[in-house]
Amino acid sequence: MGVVMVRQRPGTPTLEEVAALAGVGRGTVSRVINNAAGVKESTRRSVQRAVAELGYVPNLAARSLAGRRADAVALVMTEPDWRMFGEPFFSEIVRSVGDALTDTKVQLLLTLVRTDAERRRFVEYARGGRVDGVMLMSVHAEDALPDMLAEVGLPTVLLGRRSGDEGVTYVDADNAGGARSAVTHLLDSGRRSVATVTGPLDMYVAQCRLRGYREALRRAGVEDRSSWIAEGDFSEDSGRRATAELLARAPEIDAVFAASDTMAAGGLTALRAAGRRVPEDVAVIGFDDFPLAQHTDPKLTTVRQPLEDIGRTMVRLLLEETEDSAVAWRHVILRTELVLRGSA
Amino acid sequence: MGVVMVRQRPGTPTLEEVAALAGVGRGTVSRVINNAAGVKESTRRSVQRAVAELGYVPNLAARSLAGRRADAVALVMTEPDWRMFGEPFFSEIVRSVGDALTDTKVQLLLTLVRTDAERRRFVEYARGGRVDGVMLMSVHAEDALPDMLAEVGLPTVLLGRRSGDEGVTYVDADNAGGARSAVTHLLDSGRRSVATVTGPLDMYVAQCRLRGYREALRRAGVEDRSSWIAEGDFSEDSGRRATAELLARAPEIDAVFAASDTMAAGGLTALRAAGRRVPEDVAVIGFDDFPLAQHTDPKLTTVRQPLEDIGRTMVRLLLEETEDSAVAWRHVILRTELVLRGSA
DNA sequence: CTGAAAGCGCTAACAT
DNA sequence: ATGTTAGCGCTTTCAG
Repeated sequence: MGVVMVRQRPGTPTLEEVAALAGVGRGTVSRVINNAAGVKESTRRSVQRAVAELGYVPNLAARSLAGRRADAVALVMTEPDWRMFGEPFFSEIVRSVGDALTDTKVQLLLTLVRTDAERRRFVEYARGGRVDGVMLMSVHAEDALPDMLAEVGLPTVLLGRRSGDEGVTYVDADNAGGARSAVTHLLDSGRRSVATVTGPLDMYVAQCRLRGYREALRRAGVEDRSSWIAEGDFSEDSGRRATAELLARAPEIDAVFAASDTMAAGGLTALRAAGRRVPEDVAVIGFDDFPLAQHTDPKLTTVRQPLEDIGRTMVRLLLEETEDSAVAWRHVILRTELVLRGSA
Repeated sequence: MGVVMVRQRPGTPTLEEVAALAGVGRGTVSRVINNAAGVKESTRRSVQRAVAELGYVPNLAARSLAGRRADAVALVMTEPDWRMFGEPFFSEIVRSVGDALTDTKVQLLLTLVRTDAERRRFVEYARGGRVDGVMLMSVHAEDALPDMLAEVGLPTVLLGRRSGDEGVTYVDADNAGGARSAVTHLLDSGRRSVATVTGPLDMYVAQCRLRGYREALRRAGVEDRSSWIAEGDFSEDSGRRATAELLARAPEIDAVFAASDTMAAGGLTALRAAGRRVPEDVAVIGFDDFPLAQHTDPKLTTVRQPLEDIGRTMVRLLLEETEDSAVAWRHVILRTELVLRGSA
């Protein structure tokens, strides 16, 4: 016998059959199902009746082929470490992107790109015209995927930048500004020895937050000491370790700015373990990467990222690029907000 | 000017151009890019050279239309509460499904279906032939989506059942058997008064686990008491409350079987708060729904669900149905495993 | 306002 | 082994 491959199974009615039943031409049916103007109301109605009677559903492959859009966009997560997938940061972005698309006819497709094979497959998929645009989350600095997509003319929007001169359209939080406001707040409240736990410094986001920290110190005329800087990797554990390290080599510190809330949580642990009272002896502020994380200290003062806005903005930019091929790229930086909760 | 909609942008080379450059017919190019047999090695090579030179990428819409498969499957999450998205249960399923598909040319598309509008849109998308099959997670009992898809002949696989006579193909864990083995273990270790915290009893999975509990009691000749049964909603908090309730109305209990690990964690809290020692005074076993949850007590004895297998099996069934339209549906129940960790 | 006709780019069946 | 041909189902001019 052999492998019989019936995809769109036989019975599926076509536009032509609808036209026949309604006694009109195919063009008219097409206009009706696409809500195009210029169809007599009575005709429209009879076509709609035929559509309902036959249970007609347009074949999307044919529609795409005939030159229209795919009516779908991809939100891709390029993260070899699948555990990140569960992080509140990502589920929040996914939710807000979904919300921004909920009242459109654009289908959101989440995809995971972990290996090189998956990367190739996705590029084929996207270049093959099955999506109108691509949003990328958690892109690593060396990742060429965004360029591959953008170069072939596919609307592409990044969440965050890979470097200071990012070429592809992106939406990012004001990381430097956020860090600056956090550190300025610490200095304004009388703290003089403000240390920082940075993120991994090969990531641009971590560099920005460190720069903001330095700028705030400089503006306040406080001398920048290397003993006040310790590098973490955004994990809670690294925050604990880095803070302990700071405490050991710079016992004078009376405030800590951590480049993520999870590291700040770890920092709190380390400070308390060392007998420091928070915020009396040491004030702490974290940059809010995982705003809903259960494990974050609820009293922690943080710099809040507007995740909802980020998702919405990514969608807006993407749809705009989809409809206006003139724009090469755009860069959007969104404001952050300091949320005081008692640890600083 | 107006809205210029250039999807697959002008320059994109077609199969025909490749054929021309390679000096062969279109059919031959098609065979080469599809790795079909029966092409002279030298011809194949020259075609491949032309493909590379032009940067040719097949138009997937055209390919789908021409009668082949879409080479994509959807994994849909029908969950109005987007927070579930971050649960380890789901990220684990997503990961294992992704793994099972990683070496195929089938693109995995994750989609969220929360509102009715999104449901309609997805049905259009799937019926429109843009996926070869659909896997559904977290389907609620009243959800008609699986039927809508299966009825139009789209291969459909459910994770879990909606009821005892589920019609659509599904993969489920042996919930009754798992509960039975947990309770039997408690009874075997000498406990006589085994209570249970159930899940919401309008969910089939919760009914199955309760049934397993009852069967184990009956087989051991232990009388089934209604005061030993309290209903929760799978959340940690509900587990705490339900356990406190059990303690109040049946102080004699010396073991608790909770229908989820999170509820078991809540139960442990309640037991300890009431001064009961675990496992000396009371033994506890939970059904392992969120196997990686940080908040679950690491010492908790659980009934483990083979999540990895579940994902792999869903993919296998789906691909088989894709290739063999003869099968109407299949039901697969996977074994669970009791993992002793000290609380029972 | 509506019908007819020309593809969109590809696969598969049929020739050769 | 390879070229040729006939669609897949739809959108979109172009005539009426």
